[in-house]
Amino acid sequence: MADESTLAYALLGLLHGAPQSGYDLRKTFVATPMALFSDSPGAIYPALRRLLRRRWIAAAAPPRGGRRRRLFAPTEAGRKAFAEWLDRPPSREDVMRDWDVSMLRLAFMGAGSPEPVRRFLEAIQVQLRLQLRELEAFQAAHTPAMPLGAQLAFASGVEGCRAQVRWVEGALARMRKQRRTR
Amino acid sequence: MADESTLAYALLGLLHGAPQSGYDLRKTFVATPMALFSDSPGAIYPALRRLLRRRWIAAAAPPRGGRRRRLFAPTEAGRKAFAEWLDRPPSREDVMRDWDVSMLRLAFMGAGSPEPVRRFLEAIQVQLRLQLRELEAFQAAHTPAMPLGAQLAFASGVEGCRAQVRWVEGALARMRKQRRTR
DNA sequence: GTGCACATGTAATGTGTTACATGATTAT
DNA sequence: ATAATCATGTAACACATTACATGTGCAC
Repeated sequence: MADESTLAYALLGLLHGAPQSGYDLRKTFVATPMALFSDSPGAIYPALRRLLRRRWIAAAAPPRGGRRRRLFAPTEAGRKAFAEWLDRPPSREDVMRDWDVSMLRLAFMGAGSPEPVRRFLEAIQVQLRLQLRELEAFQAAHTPAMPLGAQLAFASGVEGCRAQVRWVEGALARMRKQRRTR
Repeated sequence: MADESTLAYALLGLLHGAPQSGYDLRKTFVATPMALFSDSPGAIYPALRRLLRRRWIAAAAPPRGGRRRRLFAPTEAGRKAFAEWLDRPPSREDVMRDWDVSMLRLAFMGAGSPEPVRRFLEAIQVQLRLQLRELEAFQAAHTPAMPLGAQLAFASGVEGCRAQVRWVEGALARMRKQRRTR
């Protein structure tokens, strides 16, 4: 079975909190400055329909009175699929190209126990360090000959990767500290 | 006239260096660790066809002997369109959602005079500072109540933005220094 | 002369974007 | 009553991904 889109997983994850309508979900995307998704109804409603077809979500009881609203809630199969999505070990590609998707997954992990979060962070750390090494090697070998703009642009990538490494180290340190004081 | 895709502009920019074939361009994407684009022929060849249809590129003289290769070079209209693409002031959206596209533009700017680069960096700096303020405000207001994973994920965004601010400050400082010593 | 890398393409598919359409409910 | 907002949806379109198809030149 083919994979669902990131948007669909994001919707599925948001529905874990409380039954919501497509309009509610759109508002969430607007209000959140993560800005990973747009609030286009032409994306959200079809994605909800796909989730319905897979039986990962189901219509919840519509509220009496007020406007017509279609509320959705995840099914058991939906909860399972979402948990499996969260549980996937982050690949090199995930960390390199889809950083914000990984951060989305991390954000959804918070509710449960801290162990999966720690494992996820450690896996990310491994990939980040490999990536940083490669970037630095490429930078040393090739950028000196490049024009200024290209040098700066590449440096931005390297600095970004370094910031991610620092962040993950801080995150892991914070988890260790929390564990000790608990 | 609708905008071309980022991939098409990237191809157009690469062709400014030397006439190349679709295969050459693909190889460039594989070799470069910027990894913004994939090397799928199903993306590159159609993009080249679109550029041809717009007369932004034209077939260059094929090399005598050897394999069949279709070389392309930018036309005058293509060079103009590319220069205009580079010249667009980076919007808030560009900086927030399409950082790597902005870095791609910056990389292509290197060849000319340093003035456009400086203007570009200063515009980015403005947007980044606004963005960082908003992120920090949101973080202070909303993250304390969030679960651990979400806190960490949001912190990653904030740290990333801070790293970009530091990078742009460093880049501008470097340009000022270069100007003084010149 | 057979296999392999080179080089160009096409087709099916899925998805997001933009823009438009349609009704219901609340506010004035 | 009328306008504005809420809420859901659809249609056209462009683009990327994946997989497949095709032929050429070179190496052995």
